Amino acid sequence: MSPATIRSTPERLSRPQQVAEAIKSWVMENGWGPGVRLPSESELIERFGMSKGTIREAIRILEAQGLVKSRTGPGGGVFVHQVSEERATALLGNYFYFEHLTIDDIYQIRQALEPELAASLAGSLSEAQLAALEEVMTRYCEPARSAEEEREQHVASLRFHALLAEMSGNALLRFLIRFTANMLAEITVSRRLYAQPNRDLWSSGFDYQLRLIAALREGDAVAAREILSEHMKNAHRLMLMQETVLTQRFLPENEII
Amino acid sequence: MSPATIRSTPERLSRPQQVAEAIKSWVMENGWGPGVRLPSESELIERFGMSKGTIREAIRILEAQGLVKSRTGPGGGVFVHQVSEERATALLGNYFYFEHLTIDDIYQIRQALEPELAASLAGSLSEAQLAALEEVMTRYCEPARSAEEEREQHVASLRFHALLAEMSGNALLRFLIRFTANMLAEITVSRRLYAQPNRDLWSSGFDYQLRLIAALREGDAVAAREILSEHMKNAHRLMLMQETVLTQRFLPENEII
DNA sequence: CCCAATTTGTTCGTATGTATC
DNA sequence: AGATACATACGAACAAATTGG
Repeated sequence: MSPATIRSTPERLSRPQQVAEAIKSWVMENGWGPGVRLPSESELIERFGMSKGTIREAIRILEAQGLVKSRTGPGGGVFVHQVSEERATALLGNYFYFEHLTIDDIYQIRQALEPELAASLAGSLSEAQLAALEEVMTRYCEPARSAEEEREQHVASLRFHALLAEMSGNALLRFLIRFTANMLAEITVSRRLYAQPNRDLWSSGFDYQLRLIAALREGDAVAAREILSEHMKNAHRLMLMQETVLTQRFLPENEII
Repeated sequence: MSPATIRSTPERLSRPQQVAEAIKSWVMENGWGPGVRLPSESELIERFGMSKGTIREAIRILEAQGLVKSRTGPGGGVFVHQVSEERATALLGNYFYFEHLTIDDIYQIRQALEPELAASLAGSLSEAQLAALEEVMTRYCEPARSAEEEREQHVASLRFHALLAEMSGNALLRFLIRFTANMLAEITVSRRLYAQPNRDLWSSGFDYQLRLIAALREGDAVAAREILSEHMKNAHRLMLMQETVLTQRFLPENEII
């Protein structure tokens, strides 16, 4: 029984798409995982009774989705492949290329998720993990002396958040936190917001993260949530200020996307 | 050639992949949006100096990502296409096919996002929008008399959440709420949790949503957040109960994914 | 209703590249 | 180095779909 395979718009599929779907559901039904080798091109040609070109296009479709990978040579072929986080991020990023997210949009999500992450980790981190977080923090324990140093501290600060996300057992939460950080970075780069690094932003981050680690170590979920919530609010506010400053300086009339 | 030029993972791209990337960045640089027609196959063959098959595979790659759509006939061709939400959902779903989310994982996200959505909408909805929400609620204002009715009420209840998400101006929030609901539905279907519809779950939903609409109308963001937070906790709890019951009944020894 | 033009969709035969033994 | 097995690429032809006369 196909439970929810409804197509509102009949959308006749091309043959390569049909083949791709067939292979996909075939792999799922058999429960095949990464590394399993699919039949060779010539075998698929026989099995589906279609030409080489059609089969090859079908495999390209699966490859574009990150579901398979093909290798040439003896012992080569098409293999089931675990969709990488990079691929998933890129594919989802395509969707938002057309949706035009604002800084407010992204921070609304980060504001909800990051404190939740901190609260869920409180008391459940090993001393090794806490030490790893502290290690990253040493990269920006003292005020930056140059623009170069400031930039390095910024990167390290982002690594802190990425590392924290990595410690969550929730793959969805991990992905979303990294995705939102990624989208934010993309926007700041495209708008050149990084051109005006804000010393207050990264230096205040140090203080927040110091208190966060303490709360995590003590297992104080409420405090951890509150600290990260404040941190997000502050970062959001500072980023909007940068945006305003930049807009006033360079874009007095026109709007840039 | 010195053998020292080792490629750790330079990931040599196949020609169709190169062409796909070239077309993609070409479209972005020119700022072309949905509806713009790309050069025809034959033109692309000339331009890139490659065979028809290679060019077609490149277009399939873009099509699989939802970035273009092709039509046959005069006036046909390959057109830039806005990635649909359905496509984005499916592509991201592929990623989590390998990551094995639990009900807890998904509810951790819903628990964070749904209350945030409610709070952000409080006081900003038009009377027409509020009326639309109330209209959906009339579908399950009285207790279900049959399993069929109960199922319909369940669907209507999900529509309520989808409609609420649709009213957010934040495209990322909209997408995430619908995505998480979708993943949850997929899991419940694959585990047949729907086989045991829980009357308490959907009837209690009615009360929550009634109070939610009142809070939204009054512009009480704090109350709206709290109501949806409680609703999520309750739904999460009930769903875990169903899972436990089902596991005890049908899966005494083995684990099902 | 059919016909013609246009564009993508599909097939087949052949040749080339690449990794393994 | 050579043989083998596999994907990759090319070119010419034909089929199908859509539009307009």
